[in-house]
Amino acid sequence: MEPPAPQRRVTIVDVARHAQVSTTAVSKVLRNAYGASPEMRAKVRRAIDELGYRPNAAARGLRGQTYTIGVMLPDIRNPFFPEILDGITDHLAETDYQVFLGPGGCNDEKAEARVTDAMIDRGMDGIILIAPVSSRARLERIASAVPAVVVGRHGHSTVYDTVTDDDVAGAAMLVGHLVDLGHRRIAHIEHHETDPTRIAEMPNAQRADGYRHAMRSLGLAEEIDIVSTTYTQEGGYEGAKQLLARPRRPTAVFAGADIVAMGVLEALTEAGLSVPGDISVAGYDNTTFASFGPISLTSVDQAGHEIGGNAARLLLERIADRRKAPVQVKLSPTLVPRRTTAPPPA
Amino acid sequence: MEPPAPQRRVTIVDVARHAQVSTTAVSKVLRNAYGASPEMRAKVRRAIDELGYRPNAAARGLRGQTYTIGVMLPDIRNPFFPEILDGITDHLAETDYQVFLGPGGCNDEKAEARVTDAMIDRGMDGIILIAPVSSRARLERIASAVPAVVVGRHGHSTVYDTVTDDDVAGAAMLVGHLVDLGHRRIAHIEHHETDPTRIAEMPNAQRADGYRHAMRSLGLAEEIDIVSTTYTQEGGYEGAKQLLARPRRPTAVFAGADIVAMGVLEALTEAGLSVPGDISVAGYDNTTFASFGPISLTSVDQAGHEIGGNAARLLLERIADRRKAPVQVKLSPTLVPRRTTAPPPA
DNA sequence: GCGGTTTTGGGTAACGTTTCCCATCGGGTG
DNA sequence: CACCCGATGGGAAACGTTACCCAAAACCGC
Repeated sequence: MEPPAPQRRVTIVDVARHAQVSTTAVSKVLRNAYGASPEMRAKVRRAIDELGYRPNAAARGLRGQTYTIGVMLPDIRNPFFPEILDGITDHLAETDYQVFLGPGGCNDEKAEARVTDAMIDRGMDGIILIAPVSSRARLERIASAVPAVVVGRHGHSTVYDTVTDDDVAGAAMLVGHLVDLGHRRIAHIEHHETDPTRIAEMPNAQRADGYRHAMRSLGLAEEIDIVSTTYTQEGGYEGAKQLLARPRRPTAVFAGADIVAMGVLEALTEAGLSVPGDISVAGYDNTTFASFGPISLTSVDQAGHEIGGNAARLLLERIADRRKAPVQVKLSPTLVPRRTTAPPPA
Repeated sequence: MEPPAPQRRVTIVDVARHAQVSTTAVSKVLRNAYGASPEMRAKVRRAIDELGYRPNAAARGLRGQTYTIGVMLPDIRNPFFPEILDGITDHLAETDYQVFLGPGGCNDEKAEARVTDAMIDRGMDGIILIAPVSSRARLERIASAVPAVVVGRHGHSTVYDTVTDDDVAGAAMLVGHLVDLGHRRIAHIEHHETDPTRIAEMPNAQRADGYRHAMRSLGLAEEIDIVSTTYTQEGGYEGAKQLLARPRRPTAVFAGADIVAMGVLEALTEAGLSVPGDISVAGYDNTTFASFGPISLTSVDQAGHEIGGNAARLLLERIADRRKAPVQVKLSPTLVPRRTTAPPPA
């Protein structure tokens, strides 16, 4: 039994000694900084490899850079986030940055604050906030402490960039699709929202808005029928129950999110109604399960990968220049028609 | 326009000055260390609140502790991980530790190494590896650099603790359930595995093993029928195609994972077979979508929340004493019968 | 060859904590 | 009353890296 190897980690000093140069020189090579000859670079790199040196992120952080980017996502369960994340990591793959996810509690401002504070404490170089529920003021506070990009919140800011999908257009496409199929009585299930800022900024509100506008512009103002519940399976179930109790039942239901559509489908099955024979159903987000054979849900696809890629790009730009003018990127969704929508019963 | 506020962050020195004490004293209060009178604590805490001080994690990291725990999860898409994560965060909620997720690329050893190295570089106090695909040697290397707990890998180690679910028992329960319903020709779709270590350690291999054992012990050795594909929707689709081409078709298919079952269902629908009328289907993991009305998939539930809680507990214990004897926790799964399984056709 | 510029390399002081030590002060003990 | 002890507080040296300097050498055009 040898002593259990205290194993001091290799530091920049070890590398410098091994390569017979100064620590300054090693640091320059590490950061591709100016002032190191090709021979020096080669020599240092060899030493780094031989010793298996890896820079200590804490020490770097103390000096200003951690090469770490934080992504706050409020609910890992939301099957739409992975796409965004892939977009982010793909964009960052070639850089020295490492991505870490901070799990915000589901739609919980407190938890969100805890995570973002933790990211700032850890000196992360930049953070991406995905569909945050925090107040506008809070977002600005965060963004003034660290370069930030906000995904999925409509509404401008002077300190952070935003990337959103055009929810109004998406909702309109869906309504258009249903109308093309011959539907007129099209109902919508929305996520209930009271806070005025959020009504203006949150995607759910925008979808409801898009629904209203589309109905009106297609001459169906009379038929607008919105049920307010939540973006959950239960919310969909409840909403569908309410809609089924209407004297004139809708022939199509546009659920504000795929998960809501799942609840709707359950309620319809329970009521003995067939989809799409008796009633059409559509969701939003084109989540993984929407494509599963037994479900085959008509939905709207947000360009998740592109959203993530853009967010990462904007963040890098902002890290490079913290005072550049904020940018708003708005991407366009696409309709994905599947088997839950069909012409209404004759 | 005022100058855009350079806004130096409040440091321990500021707090010390404001409270008229030494930085040492502040540090002691922060860490609840010995050597500070109640009055001093009160005074310091007041100063901390008044100034809105938050300790710099990088500086702390340089001295040894970062109060950060890393969770490596190979594939955020896997809907089973959120449960584990909840278990972890719930257990850690009362502590000072903050959890960050490192996104390993899907089943990619390289990506896994990158993430774990990044965690070690950042001086994380401990890490939890969820269903890692890395080699045994690599896991031991990681664990010797930082306290670690491995989730979902059977097989002991002298340096890290493990938490697993009893996959053999779970598979056996499922086979038992199908046999009870009257099935005999029960096929299994497994995730193809060649590496010998993994065959012994990975859950997929254990499930296949459990299937074999259960079939044999129920006198159905003759009926053992395994198709090797992958744990993906396509894998399920392919596997089902192969099984349907058999001269004697199975009356039930036990897919090694829920996502595989989705592919199976799709292939069956295509073939015009009804579920469970013509053929029963079961999955494993009890993922969120398994409970959706139109799917209603019979599955096996791993106690995800408990798995996470145990992992967190073991990690804290190991952080407290790095050389404590390794512990292996094995939890028991439960069967969740739903509508995709029924007696075989007469 | 000579001033001046550019290139190359290194010395050293931060960065914000923690931790090891030592100093002081009451008060209890012999 | 001398001595010791525990409790309380602080000084100062790390931790590993980067960035601001400055020095020396090499190169340049005339």
